Amino acid sequence: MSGESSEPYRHDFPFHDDLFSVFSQKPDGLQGFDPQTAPPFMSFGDYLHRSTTDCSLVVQGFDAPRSQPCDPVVDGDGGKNAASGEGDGMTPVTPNFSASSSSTEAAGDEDWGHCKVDQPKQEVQEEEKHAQGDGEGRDKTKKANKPRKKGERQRGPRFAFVTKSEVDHLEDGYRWRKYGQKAVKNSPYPRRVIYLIESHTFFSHSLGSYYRCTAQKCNVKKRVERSCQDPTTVITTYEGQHTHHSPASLRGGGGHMLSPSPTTNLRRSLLLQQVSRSSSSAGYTNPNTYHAGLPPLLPQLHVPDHGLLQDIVPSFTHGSQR
DNA sequence: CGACTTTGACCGGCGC
DNA sequence: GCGCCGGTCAAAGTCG
Repeated sequence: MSGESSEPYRHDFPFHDDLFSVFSQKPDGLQGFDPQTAPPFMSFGDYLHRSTTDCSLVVQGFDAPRSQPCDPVVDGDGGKNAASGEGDGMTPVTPNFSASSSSTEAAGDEDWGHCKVDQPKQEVQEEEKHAQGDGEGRDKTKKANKPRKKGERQRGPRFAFVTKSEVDHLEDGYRWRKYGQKAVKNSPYPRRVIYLIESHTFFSHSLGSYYRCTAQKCNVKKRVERSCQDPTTVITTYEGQHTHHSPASLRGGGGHMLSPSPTTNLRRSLLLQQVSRSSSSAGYTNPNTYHAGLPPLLPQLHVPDHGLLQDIVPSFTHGSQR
């Protein structure tokens, strides 16, 4: 309706190379990205969207064959050791990444993890709701769903990141509403999603939470699940692009966007832990460090005394409006 | 009272 | 064709 700015939303923070510094290697598709010359407001997702139209370069997901539970599907040896935190450390270079991508990258584009698209469905539903007055019967509403054509699935850009955190739902400046949680029962390893991040493989846990951005007309969703190998590892997957600005950024101005909360300190410590681990081990030899661990929205997190972060990553904040 | 979470049911795709 | 499973819906419950 009313021609709002239809241009894709961009996160209110500049893109820092430091975000990439936590990656052991920049994916090929991203190597051309220069934070110095990039547009001032370019988000991780936005960039990925532009450069790859999806985020398969960063994260790839596909279903694990039911018959092969947590079997390390990774070719070679790199990936599986990562999660177990054992092995000869992390290989800074990631041959598997490209190797495996050649076989599954398809995931990125049309069939990422065999997920289904409901965006069209929602639109259809809303239209029908308006047409029918308002849905009274729950079943009616559901049965009114028009079947989606095959191959019609289309998703927004997606990217996932891995964090070591005890908190499932990391604050990112947006407001989310949980609309579902799925726990697959009676099966130790159901159709588990396998994430290939860098050269590491993450198997999602069988319990996932589904969130949707609360803003109207914004279809961004995110899924939060824990790694089955390491319960302290949270895999967060974003899907779509926000069509609005972060409520946090609107009210904040400046670099500190979220008001401090009891959980902020916890988050901060977690972030610091990650940043320091990653950056301090120049060669990324710390097997406990899952790179790609910084959420793309990280700079929106509130850090009361970001000096700490600056100490560790000097350019972490100076890019944002200061 | 509004916003949000919980939770069981439902739908449709996919594998067998 | 059937059953499993991921994703979603929506009523009920909870919280501030």
